[in-house]
Amino acid sequence: MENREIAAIFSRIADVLEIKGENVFKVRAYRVASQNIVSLSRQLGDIYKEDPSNLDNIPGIGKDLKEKIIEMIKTGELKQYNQLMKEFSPGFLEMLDLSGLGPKKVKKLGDELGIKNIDDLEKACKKGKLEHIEGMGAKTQEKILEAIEHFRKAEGRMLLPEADRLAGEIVRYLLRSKNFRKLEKAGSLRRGRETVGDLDILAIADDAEKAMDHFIKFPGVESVIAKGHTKTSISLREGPQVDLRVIDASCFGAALMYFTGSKQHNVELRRIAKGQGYKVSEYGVFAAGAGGKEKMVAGRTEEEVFRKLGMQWIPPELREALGEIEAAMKDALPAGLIEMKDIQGDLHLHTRDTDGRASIEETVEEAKNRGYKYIAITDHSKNVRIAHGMDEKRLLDQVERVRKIAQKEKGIKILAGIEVDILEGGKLDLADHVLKELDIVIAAVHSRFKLDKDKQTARILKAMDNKYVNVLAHPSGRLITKRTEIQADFDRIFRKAAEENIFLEINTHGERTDLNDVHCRRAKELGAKFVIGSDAHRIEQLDQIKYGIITARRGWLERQDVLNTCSASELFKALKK
DNA sequence: GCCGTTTTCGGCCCGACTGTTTTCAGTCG
Repeated sequence: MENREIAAIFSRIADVLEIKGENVFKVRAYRVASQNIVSLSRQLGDIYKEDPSNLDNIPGIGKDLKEKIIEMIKTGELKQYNQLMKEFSPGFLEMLDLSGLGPKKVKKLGDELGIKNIDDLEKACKKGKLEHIEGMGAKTQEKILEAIEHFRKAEGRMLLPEADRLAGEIVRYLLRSKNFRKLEKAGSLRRGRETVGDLDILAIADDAEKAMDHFIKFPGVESVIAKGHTKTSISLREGPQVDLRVIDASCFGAALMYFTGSKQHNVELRRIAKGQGYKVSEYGVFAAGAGGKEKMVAGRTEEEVFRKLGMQWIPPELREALGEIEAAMKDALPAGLIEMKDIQGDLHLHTRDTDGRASIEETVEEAKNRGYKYIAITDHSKNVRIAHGMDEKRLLDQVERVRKIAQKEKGIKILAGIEVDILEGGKLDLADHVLKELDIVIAAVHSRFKLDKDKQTARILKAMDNKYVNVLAHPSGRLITKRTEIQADFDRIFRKAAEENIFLEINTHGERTDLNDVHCRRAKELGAKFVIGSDAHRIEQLDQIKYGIITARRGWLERQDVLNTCSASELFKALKK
């Protein structure tokens, strides 16, 4: 059994125990174990095979959970889990994913109204049945309906990092067969959309049939939907459908374009090609030849196809039919679209001084390993109590420690900073005389997400008036599947950012991706500049910054639009206000 | 169910907000 499956089972058990009213710390133990397993760099099965006692070194795994892991490795299932799933169906547990619904309410809805899944719940809300239940009312009903609507938008789609990881696993698995000569991930994953439905993988293979045989044996396959020579579809226990297409090398580029999409981009491209006398399909670009016979004129590579159509190669992240085709025809695509190698440092990092895991020293070490020229330590301020946020005194103490470490470090600059809370009225959570001592001040909203548009806008604009603020972090406040963005006049905020020399953050932590691609493009139009921050709470999360690059590219941002592509000396200049 | 300069039992993050109540349970971060 793969780590992700074991982690998913522990997570489900946590859900069920919570509904059953089990000890909250026991529930937490399952969740922590699940998370830690997901972030392991090695498979549990391999660790076990090497030496079972090494499982003891995994944080959050004790005697009991270790036994359960071993049971899953040996038998491929867990009796306790099978037992629990007789009582609670996946559809019932899915209700926990609705914002505002927790274990207590879900249990009550099941017990009192016989609700079994989200569809039942929606019907009950519409009939007003929840109003008669103690502890619920008309407002609750309304909120639940909203939550269902929001949930449905994201339903059935994975978050990009999850899809990226899963596709990577599949590709690595496929490469174990010597049959494949080339493998490419296509679809919305290749375009870097923030959520991904199905996975599309394109291949060149010596023996298509053997390639497909290997594919359907991927660990984690639930069922084989279709299996042929050119296309095979499987569905995974984790949910998504995966299509593998074996393509002839002569038209690989055309196929890659077709299966990368977007659909609308393809439609537009084909329309333009037709006007030029060509026909474009996944099998190539065709021109009418002698005797009415079609002649293939391009298809081996994407570059070849685009060139034939008289345009620049369009980076996949831009292929959304949002003006990229016209630009490519005029040779006017962004020339310096940002790339991972442009990133010189990370300016949003947490340590164990608040809610991070790593020490300052460990964070510095990781940054050096990544070749960064600078980083900023930016923990939480006191208003974020859950994160053990710092008051003025603790912050100054941290600054002192950061300065000491910075003195010893050659080759990397370490900035002392803060992620300071924007309070409800727009004031900052820490006094100016302390902010003045810092190299970088990141301001962010962490509460009162539901203020009305005028109040929310005024709140943020007021915070941006503070002359020490350098960065507005996760400006829209949204979480992809869990929370809609705040109501605010973003154009005014973006303009203000441009005026006041405040950098807008593309935060890549967890479900944020905030700003998103659309906001980025708009903010750039309005003259704003950006910074990409991982908001890492543990050192592995520094890697998440790569998804911010993708978002920035989707927002048409170039190297010079993003602060943390510049040298250390330019950085200090840019932060001086 | 995990963990241990608080060490094998007893603590484990805990205050704000919301909608429901009439003093609080549930949810969130």
